[in-house]
Amino acid sequence: MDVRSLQLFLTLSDTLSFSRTAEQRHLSLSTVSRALQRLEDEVGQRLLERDKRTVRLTLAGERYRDYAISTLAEWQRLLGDLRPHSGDLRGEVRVYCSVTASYSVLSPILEQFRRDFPRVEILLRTGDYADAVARVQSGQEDISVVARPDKLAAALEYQTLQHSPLQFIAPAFPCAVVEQLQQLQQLISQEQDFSWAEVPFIVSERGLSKDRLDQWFRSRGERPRIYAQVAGHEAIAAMVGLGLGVGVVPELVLHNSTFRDKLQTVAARPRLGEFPVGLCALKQRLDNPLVAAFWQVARRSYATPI
Amino acid sequence: MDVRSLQLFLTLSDTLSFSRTAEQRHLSLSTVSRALQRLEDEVGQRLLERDKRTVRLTLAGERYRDYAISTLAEWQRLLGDLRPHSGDLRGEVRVYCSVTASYSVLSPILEQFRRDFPRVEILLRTGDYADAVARVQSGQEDISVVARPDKLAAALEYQTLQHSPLQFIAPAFPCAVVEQLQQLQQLISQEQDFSWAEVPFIVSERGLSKDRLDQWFRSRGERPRIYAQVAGHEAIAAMVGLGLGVGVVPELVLHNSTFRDKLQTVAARPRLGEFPVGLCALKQRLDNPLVAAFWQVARRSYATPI
DNA sequence: TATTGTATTGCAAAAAATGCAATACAGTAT
DNA sequence: ATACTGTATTGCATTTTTTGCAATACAATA
Repeated sequence: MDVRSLQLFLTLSDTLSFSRTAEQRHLSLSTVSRALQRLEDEVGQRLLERDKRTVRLTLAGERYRDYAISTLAEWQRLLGDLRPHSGDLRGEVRVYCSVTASYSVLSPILEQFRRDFPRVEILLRTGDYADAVARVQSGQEDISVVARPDKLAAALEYQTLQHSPLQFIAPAFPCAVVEQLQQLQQLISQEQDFSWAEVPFIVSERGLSKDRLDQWFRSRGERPRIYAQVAGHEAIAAMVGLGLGVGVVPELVLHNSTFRDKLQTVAARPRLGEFPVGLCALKQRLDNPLVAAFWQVARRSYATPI
Repeated sequence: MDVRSLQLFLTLSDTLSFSRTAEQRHLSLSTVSRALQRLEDEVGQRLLERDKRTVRLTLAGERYRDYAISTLAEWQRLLGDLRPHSGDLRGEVRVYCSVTASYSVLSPILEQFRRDFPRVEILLRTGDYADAVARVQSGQEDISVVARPDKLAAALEYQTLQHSPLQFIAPAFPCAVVEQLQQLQQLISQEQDFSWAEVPFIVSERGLSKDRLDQWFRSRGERPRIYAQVAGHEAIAAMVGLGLGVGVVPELVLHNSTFRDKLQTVAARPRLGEFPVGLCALKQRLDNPLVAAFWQVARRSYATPI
């Protein structure tokens, strides 16, 4: 019994669907399945009756649901009571992130932070996430939202907040690129040879998503046909949304893109894996009470997303 | 926030001592220290004020304590409500374990089991724990209390319940063995060469504790002087208690031995590590509802020891 | 009969928890 | 003074747990 599993169970009992729960919680189907197995194991009772097509609460499940609701409420109350009430702290914190992150990842944090520290100003700068680590290291920013670096400099502190799978995206309207993909799709279903090397790609100049895509092509023994190299995921989404080619972005970016309904995902194999999003700061800077406070608030916002 | 940490915190707030908490909960000091750090991190507040000599609850700590108490109470109530009330199940379950285990490990399980399944008879046989796995495999017993085997046959299911560190034990009264140990102790404190090869050892015929001791001697490049080989930890404790030599038993056995006050532990380096105690059954046999019920009850008794 | 949508499971990789040993510090004994 | 004892924290390696991917299994639908 812990916060995460209780929340998971509530989502399950709401949706009565493992797959939708997985989606909503940004988890894989197997994770959800196993998490529920653990819960059932822990209480020694089946909580959800499932028979291949439908899922519904057992009696024990209903009881558990009540329990989960009240326990989470208590937990929220506790967090509320214990919230550091430093309304008198004042100053500023410099934060850097991508445009997408500013309203997807950062907005719940900012909201909470403003409530707890109304006197502290947030100087928010946005730009390519690939610059984020460098800007923190150089001292230009206190905190950045970044993809977790493979190697973390010892002077840096990092904290994962969220994961988002990297997705291939393509235009969602008839155009040359889409036709090409459909042909490819046919070859795949007929188990014939096929090649991604002809498809025009919009790629990042650098950063984790570029690395992953490079690796993906290497693993297939092919080389991408690069239509354009741009800075930032938003730019990729934009260009793909204009029908210029295929690209790779974290699902997070896709969901928040203004081009969302002009874009579709492509189920290319193997998958590109998860894109871990988190905060990064100089350890040294975390001594600063304001920076530390921001860090704390961020962690807590993500420990208990409603 | 989960059951274990809440319990840990309650123990901490009771004892106001990390070391006593570690002892009571059978954990290492570092585990306790880190567990509390996690809790504090999670709520973003210090819960215990500690200043090198004393530990006391902060205001946040008191609030947390209330929370922990009521949350655990709710949890217990949930478990009570969900307890399978199969008072009508009847039959028998054959259980095998060492003498020590029968009252240390098994007794809370049996108590609970009898409450939930009053009509089910437990056929309890005791003997050397080294036989436990074999007896389950041969179908002689349904469930055994065993030390976790290094390699687990695929047909077997195993479930850890508890850990107990292996301890060197010696007589606690003046005798030849003790004198010898004292001389050894002196050499150690003077950082001179010393050898365990002269000390008479009472060892198991087989089993995990024998393997660990063998390995210990190998790592020192010595060979033990074996005074006696016996079957079962209780027998070792008895012979050591009679002043015949030095032995190795899980702390669990030591604490429950009738010779307890005639025995002392010896802090030999390196340590022998933990002795994992758990249940073992044929996967097949777990299909039997009675056996499964016992298994369940056992797990639950240990998931939430008061 | 193929296809789609759903949950479970084997397996390997990632993350978290744990214990040991080393360290640091303040009383207490020598 | 100095060594010793009891206490909590920290670096590191190990173990345990959780996770995701891919494969599997099954039923409803096309």
